[in-house]
Amino acid sequence: MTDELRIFRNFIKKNNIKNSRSREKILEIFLNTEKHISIYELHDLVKRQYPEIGLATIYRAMNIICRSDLAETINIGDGVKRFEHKYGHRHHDHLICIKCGKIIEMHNDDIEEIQKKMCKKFDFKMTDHKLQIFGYCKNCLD
Amino acid sequence: MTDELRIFRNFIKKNNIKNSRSREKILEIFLNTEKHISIYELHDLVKRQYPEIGLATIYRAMNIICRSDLAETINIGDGVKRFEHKYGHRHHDHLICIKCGKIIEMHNDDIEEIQKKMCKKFDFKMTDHKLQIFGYCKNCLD
DNA sequence: TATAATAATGATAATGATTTTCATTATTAG
DNA sequence: CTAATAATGAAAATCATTATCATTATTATA
Repeated sequence: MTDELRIFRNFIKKNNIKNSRSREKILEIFLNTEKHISIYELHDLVKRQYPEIGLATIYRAMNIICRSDLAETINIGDGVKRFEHKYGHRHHDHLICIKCGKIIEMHNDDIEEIQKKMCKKFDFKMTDHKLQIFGYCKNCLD
Repeated sequence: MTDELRIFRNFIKKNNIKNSRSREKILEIFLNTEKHISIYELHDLVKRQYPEIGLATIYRAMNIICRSDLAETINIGDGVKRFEHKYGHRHHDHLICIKCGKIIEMHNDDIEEIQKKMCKKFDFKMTDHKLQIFGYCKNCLD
């Protein structure tokens, strides 16, 4: 069993949620993707193997998967939530190409440090943060 | 006439948009608010003085006001766009209290510098960036 | 100033993402 | 095995936003 599945089942047990075959399938298929995937795209993938699974079930499953800390959402401003893996991925920021939609992940410790300092300055207790840089990626710069 | 109104009328003229009394009223009322205001809240404010103005007109006006660079949108992840003044306000980041919804603005030159460096590293041409820190503000800590 | 062209408006319908409802099915504790 | 209850799919509901459309306002220019 993968770490992720263990974590997921643990979360399920702790929260009095019932097991469900399809939910684990959704998790499995989600974990096998590597991009920032939308509910709609994930539903398409899942339907290939399990045509009977409805959209609402994908929504419900992804909410639980997020709550279990295996995924988190990213919103690039086009009105569609996307999901990315969280387990085993340290925090990172996003460079988002406004032409082709490509999302580049990057991390910088200095930024993280400064953020902590700023929070201290404002007596603010940070739980999460998102840095998004919009612009044009290498390929889209003509 | 205020700078903002001058900028706005200039934009209107340059873009072959017709003048409109109500649009300027919406701008005026928006400029008199100081918080991060939603369309719905702004509509409520505007209706007090001009009960006949419809929601769609607020949407249309705020789109133009954004295009004229007098306002910009901020999305704190609750599905509602909010607007803040842009003219005379330098770029800033947001600390967002997930309990009371308070939004604190902050600016740090070092973060800006590092962002530029990171973009260079990825051959990315930045047009815009948003840093949001979520957590608990002073008042909401216990 | 009158007029023709066209943009703005309000009301309302449409849209698109997400959530809820509800009747049915699956899971699980005992 | 069974009662309790959570999960499911389909479809309706919701909520923010956008588009449509008939009417009104603005503006360039005759």
